[in-house]
Amino acid sequence: MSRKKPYHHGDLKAALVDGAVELIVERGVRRFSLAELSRRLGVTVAAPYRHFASRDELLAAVAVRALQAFGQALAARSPETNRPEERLAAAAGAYVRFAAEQPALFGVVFGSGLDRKERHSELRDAYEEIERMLAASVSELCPGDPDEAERLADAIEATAHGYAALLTDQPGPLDPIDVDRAAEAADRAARALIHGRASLSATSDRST
Amino acid sequence: MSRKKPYHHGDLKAALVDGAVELIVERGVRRFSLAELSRRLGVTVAAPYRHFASRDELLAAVAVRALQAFGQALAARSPETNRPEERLAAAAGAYVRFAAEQPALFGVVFGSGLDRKERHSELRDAYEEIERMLAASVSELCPGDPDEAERLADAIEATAHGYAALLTDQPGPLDPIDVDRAAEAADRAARALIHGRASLSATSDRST
DNA sequence: GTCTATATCCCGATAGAC
DNA sequence: GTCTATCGGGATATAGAC
Repeated sequence: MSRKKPYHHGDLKAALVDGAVELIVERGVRRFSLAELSRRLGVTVAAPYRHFASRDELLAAVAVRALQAFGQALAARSPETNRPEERLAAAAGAYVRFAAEQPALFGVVFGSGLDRKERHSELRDAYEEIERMLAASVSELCPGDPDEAERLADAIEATAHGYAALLTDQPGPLDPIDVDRAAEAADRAARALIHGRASLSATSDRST
Repeated sequence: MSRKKPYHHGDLKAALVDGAVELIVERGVRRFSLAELSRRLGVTVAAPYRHFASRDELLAAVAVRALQAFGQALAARSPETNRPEERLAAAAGAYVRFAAEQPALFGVVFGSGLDRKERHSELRDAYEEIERMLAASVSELCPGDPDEAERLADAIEATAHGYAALLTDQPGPLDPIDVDRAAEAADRAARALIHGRASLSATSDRST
């Protein structure tokens, strides 16, 4: 149990995911390398391939963990009010805030070009759990109209994601003031979508 | 002008940008390599460095071109109506449509981790021209309130970007049906933001 | 079954010759 | 301006030690 070589027995797989998170937080997804990670863990470059078929498979595992943290962050900022508008606005703000505070993790889930459809069904599942949070509040707002509810949920999700992506894609230190402004803007935009949700239906024409 | 070696004289720089666009369309930004591009152009891997300081500098040049195409696509789909709501909704739809139809170019501008702040001021300029299109229509909607106009423009931009990013980040063939739905959804979301724009102001409280 | 050692191939980038 | 040569690094596959 206590030889010189750290992982000749135990949980290299878990250590790889942990180490990958650290390394990605330090350098970003783009500059993450399996070789460097192996070096840090004191194993050879081939060792990770006993646990993950490829670099992307390891990144997918990291993305699942990131999505769990994401879901927890959203839940933690969810107000206890029974007014669905408040919960949705808070969720939009929290979405942006997570992206800004954990840009590396956010980047693993999105900007890293992973399949989150074909393989990696865990990823899909983790994301759908986040969407379920929106769905619950949204259906309270549109009691008799599940179609409108879905459109509204999608619109809020897209808007929050848009603010988050535009904020994150600008490199550099991410001024905290910008973060607050973007989170607040996403909060308000969600409210605007809710109040203007009648326009989400297909009734509007564009010819006149 | 007509020797064996294609670019031993003339416009390697332009050929690099052209070839990069092709290669990126084929493989995506992530899998784009200078070495492969050099091979295709019949030059050695060192030649591009006479014209671009690094791979990223070349990508920035491609991004400028992509942004120009983006701006043209938005302008081409802008209706001639004098109703700003129609123009803004159309712009949001066109934003998503461009991202879906040219995901590689869209990816160069956004998901490729380029500085579009510090260096690359051309990039920033090209993007700001796109934002000016929104600004014009938006200020018609909020005549006396430039702050609200800016918030509305940002919200529409973020929403369109969010739909586009969520659509694009899913790999695979991009079902045309999804594209139409997403473009339509972005169009409607822009209208909803316009109609609900009163909520974009800071007057709303979140404590009650 | 898990890891080491090694080897192959690709890529980005640089130095110096023509 | 371009080529040759070369360095350093990374992703992966295979063979074999424990």
